[in-house]
Amino acid sequence: MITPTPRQSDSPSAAHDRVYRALRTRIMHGEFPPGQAMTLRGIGKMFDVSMTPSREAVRRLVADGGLNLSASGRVSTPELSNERIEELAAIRALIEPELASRALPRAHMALIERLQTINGTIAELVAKHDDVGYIRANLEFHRTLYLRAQAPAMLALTETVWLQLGPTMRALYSRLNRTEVPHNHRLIVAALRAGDEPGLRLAVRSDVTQGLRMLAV
Amino acid sequence: MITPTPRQSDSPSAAHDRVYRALRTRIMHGEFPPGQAMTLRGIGKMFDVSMTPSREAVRRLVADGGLNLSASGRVSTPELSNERIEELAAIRALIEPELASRALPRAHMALIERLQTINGTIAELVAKHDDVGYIRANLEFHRTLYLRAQAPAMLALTETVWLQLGPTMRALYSRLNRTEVPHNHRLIVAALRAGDEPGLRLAVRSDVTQGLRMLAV
DNA sequence: ATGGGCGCAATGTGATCACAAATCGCACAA
DNA sequence: TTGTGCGATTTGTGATCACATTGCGCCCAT
Repeated sequence: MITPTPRQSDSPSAAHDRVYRALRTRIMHGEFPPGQAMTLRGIGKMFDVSMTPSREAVRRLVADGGLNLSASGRVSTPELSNERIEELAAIRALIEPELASRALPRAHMALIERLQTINGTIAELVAKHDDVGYIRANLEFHRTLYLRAQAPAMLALTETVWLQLGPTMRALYSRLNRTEVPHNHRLIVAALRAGDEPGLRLAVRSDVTQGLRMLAV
Repeated sequence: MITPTPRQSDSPSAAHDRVYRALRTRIMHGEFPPGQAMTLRGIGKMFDVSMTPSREAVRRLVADGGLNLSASGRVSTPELSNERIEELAAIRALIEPELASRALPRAHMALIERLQTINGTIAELVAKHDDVGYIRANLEFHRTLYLRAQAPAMLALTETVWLQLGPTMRALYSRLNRTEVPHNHRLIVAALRAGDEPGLRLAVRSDVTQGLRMLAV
């Protein structure tokens, strides 16, 4: 702001990168509704940086679909058409079973217990009607499993799909009154225990597809 | 450079966007070897813009994997490990058959003839040992087919995989002496003619996998 | 009260500058 | 000849500024 050269340049974390990661996480977790408008100066003020780093963060987020850029350069979270939502769901249904399948041979007891703990957290958040928390915990469940697949490119790609769906998921889940942990999460854990690869693929695919299917209404 | 406000702001094409698209195309088509270093000022000079637009273009390209950013902020084309190459090939093998399958019911004679024309072009480029041209025509073959799938998100995702593989493909194909059009391209066209969906999936998967398989050497 | 038009505020874009870190080269010593 | 340290140049980062355009609000006329 007034300080001419305050922060050390880049070693710990460049400003633009800090803005990027923070914004990305918040979008992915559904903290913004679809179509939410933002301004470069506003983002800059939000993180106490100038326009330059916030512009760079926005560029990256636009590149992976987390933000939309209007023809005049205005920034906003995406408003997805039904076709686009179904397509993104199809991508998830294609990749995530593959990730789960690759994780299966490496899924030891400690991992399964961690997944069950997350399911417990989800149950609490459902009871509290904490939608943002629910989305975050739900994604954490999937990410925890997929990390075992040792497939970073596939995981990164999946996360950009989650990012694109973030605002829509928030809008979707907020008009949905969940009462319990998704049944498919329990099926996933059970299939992991049993080493049942086809069952695991099916459960993951169902879990991914079910939430987005009610958009067709 | 010296001009204070020369170009009209953004309507036709913002400078950063022009730089982004040009650079992205060149990387995807394999015009740079893996590990090729670049500088923001150099990119700016290359397109006759200042550092600001080239920085933004680089940010976007880093976001979708077309460029790597070292810890000190240095920019270079990615040098992929064998594991990463195999993973990207697996992603292609997962998504591209799906795209082809979705394109199949919409593939009329005009499309098939366009694909055959591209195959003819590929034959010429193979004869001329034009690697960059070969990669470009090869990707054009796939993109022409996939455009019919009416699945823009899937296609965009596939293109980012191509982008990541660009420099590696160039390095790979240049130490490979092709003598003819890939057999699988002809199989793809034949399966389209016959309306043979399983055969199409198999041909696409084989075509995608074969080129990258010899990396395991 | 409503609709249209004008003007100003807000916003994105790109150039430039100052600065810090990193990298490279060269000289000197072992 | 080879390894090491120092200094200059290169390079990325972030702030700021000028400017064009967009869009919003307000005012006036009907």
